[in-house]
Amino acid sequence: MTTIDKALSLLACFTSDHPSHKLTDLARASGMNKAGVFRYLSGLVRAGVLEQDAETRRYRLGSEVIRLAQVRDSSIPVRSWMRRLLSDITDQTGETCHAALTSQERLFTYMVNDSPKSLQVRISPGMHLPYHATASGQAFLAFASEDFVTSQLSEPLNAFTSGTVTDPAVLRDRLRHFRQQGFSLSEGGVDSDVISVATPFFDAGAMPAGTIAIQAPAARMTDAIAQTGGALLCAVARQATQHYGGLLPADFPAHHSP
Amino acid sequence: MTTIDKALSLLACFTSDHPSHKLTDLARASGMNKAGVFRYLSGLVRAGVLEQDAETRRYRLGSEVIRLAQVRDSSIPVRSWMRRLLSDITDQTGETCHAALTSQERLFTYMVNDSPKSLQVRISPGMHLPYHATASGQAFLAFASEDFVTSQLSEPLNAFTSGTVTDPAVLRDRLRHFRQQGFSLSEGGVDSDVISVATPFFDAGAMPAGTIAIQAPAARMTDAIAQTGGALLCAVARQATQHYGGLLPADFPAHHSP
DNA sequence: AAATATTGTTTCATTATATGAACAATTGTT
DNA sequence: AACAATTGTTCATATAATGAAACAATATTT
Repeated sequence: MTTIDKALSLLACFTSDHPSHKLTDLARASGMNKAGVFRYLSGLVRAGVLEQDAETRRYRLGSEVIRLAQVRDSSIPVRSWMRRLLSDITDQTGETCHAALTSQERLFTYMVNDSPKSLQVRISPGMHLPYHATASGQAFLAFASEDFVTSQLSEPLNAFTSGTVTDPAVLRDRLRHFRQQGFSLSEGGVDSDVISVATPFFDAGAMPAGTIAIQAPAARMTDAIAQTGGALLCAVARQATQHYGGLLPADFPAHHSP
Repeated sequence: MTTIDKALSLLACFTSDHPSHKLTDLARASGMNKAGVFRYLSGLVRAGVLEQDAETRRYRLGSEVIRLAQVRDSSIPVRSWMRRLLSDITDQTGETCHAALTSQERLFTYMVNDSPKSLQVRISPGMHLPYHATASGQAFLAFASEDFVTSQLSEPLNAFTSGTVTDPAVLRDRLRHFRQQGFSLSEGGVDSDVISVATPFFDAGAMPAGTIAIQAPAARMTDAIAQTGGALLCAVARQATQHYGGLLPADFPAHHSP
C-alpha cells in the first residue's frame, strides 16, 4: 500500500452520515498511526480537498471537491440530462424518484426529484445505498459481473427491517428474475411502507454505471403501477445509457411504453 | 514537498478547459518524472478520484469527486439556498447571474442562472475567473486580506480585451472604491460588450468565501441599473453570508433595497 | 482550583518507500 | 513494415515516510 493509497483512503470516511471527523477518530477508524494520519490530513488540506474547522479542529471536505465535481460534470454532464429525465418520471408517475451512481464499489444517491404530493418519500443526495437491501442496489447487481455479485453477497448482509432479504440464495433468485424483467422491485428493504422500483443504466463496457429508481408509499404502489413504472424506467434507462455514452447489455429487455 | 502534495497537485491540472489529460502531458506540465506521475495517477485512480478512459488511456476525474461534493454539500448546503438566491436576482433584474467560490486561491464559477431574454450572457459552471479582470474577482479582492491582494497583483496580469485594467496601482484605487460602495463594476474586462456587477459573501472569519454577480450586455446595463443591481447584490450577499454561517466585515455597507 | 485525561502537533532515529533513468510493450503513423 | 510516439515497468539508490514518544493546548474530573 503506497502512501497515496493510505492518504486517500481517509476520504472514504467522509460520508453523508459523518461529514466531518476528528483526527483521533480517523486514526482509530483507519487503524493507522496518529502522526501519519495527521500528515495525510495536512496534505489533503494543503490541496484544498479537506479543510479544518478553525475552532473545533475537525476536518471536513473542502471546496476543491466542489470544483472537481463541476469539472467532472463538464466532461460527462450527467447533471443536466439526469435532471430532465427525473422530472419526466415524476411528471408521469407523480412519485419521488432518484438517480444513484457508483463510486469505489459503493452505490450512493446522486440526484433526487421529490413528488409533488403531500405524503412523499424523503431521500437526500449523497446517501449510501446497500446493494442487498435497496431496489437500486438489486437492479445494479442484477446486471453486474458475477465476481462483483459474489463479493457483495459475501459481505455481511444487514437486515434493516423484517422485510430485508438477507439470504444470498434467495437474493440470487431475485436478481435473475430482475434481470429478465429489466427492473427490480423492493418492498420495505430499508424502510417498511416504502416500495421502490429501479433499473440500471450502463457505461461503455455495458456494465452498470448507476441506477434510476421510483419510490412510493406502499399504500399508493399497486402491482399495476409498479409494472408500468418499471417499463417507464427501462425506457428512461435506455436514454440515460445513451447520454452517458454507454452500451446496453444484449439481454436488456425492450419494453413498450404505453 | 511530500509525496501526497505532488500527487494531489496533479488534480489542479483538471479544469473545465482541460477536463482530461494524457500521462505524458501531465508529466510535462507538472515538471515531474513520468514514472512518478504514473504512480500518482494510479493511486488516484485506485481511490476513484480519477478514472482512465479504457480506449484513449486519458485520465479524467472519477465519480468519487461527485460523491465527495455531495457530502460536502450535505454539511454546508450551499447549493440549495444559492439556487434560490440566484433565481431571485434573475427574477428582479431579468439578467444572467452567477455565484463563484474560491478553491486553492482561485475563483471559479459555481452556479449560473441564465436570463430568460434572448440576448443573454453565456457562462458555464467550473470556469476559472481571473481576479484582476472580472467583477467577481475584483469584488473578492476588495474585501480580501492585504497579503492576498499583494500576492495576486504581483502575478502577471493578462489583458483579455483592450478594456482590461492591468496596472496594479489603478486596480488598487478601484478596489478601495469598490470596498466603499460594497460592490464592484467591471466593463468588458474579459469580454467586451459585457458589463458585470459583483459582491462577495463571507466566511466565519469575515473573509470573502465567494462572490455573487450579475452580468448583462453592455447595451442593457445603464448606470442606474448597475447601481440598483449593486444594492440588490449587497442585500443578497448578506443573506448568503448568513446561510454560509459567516460574518460580515464591519465596513460592509448597508444598502437599502427599493 | 488543581489534577487528570484527551486531543492536536512536533520531533527524530530507523527503515521502508519513492525516485528516475533506462528499458519494454503497446499504439498510431508514414 | 519500419518508424515514431506513448504508456507502462524495472531496479539500485536516495529520500521521504514512519511511529514511538515528547509536547502543548484544551477539556474533563476531582
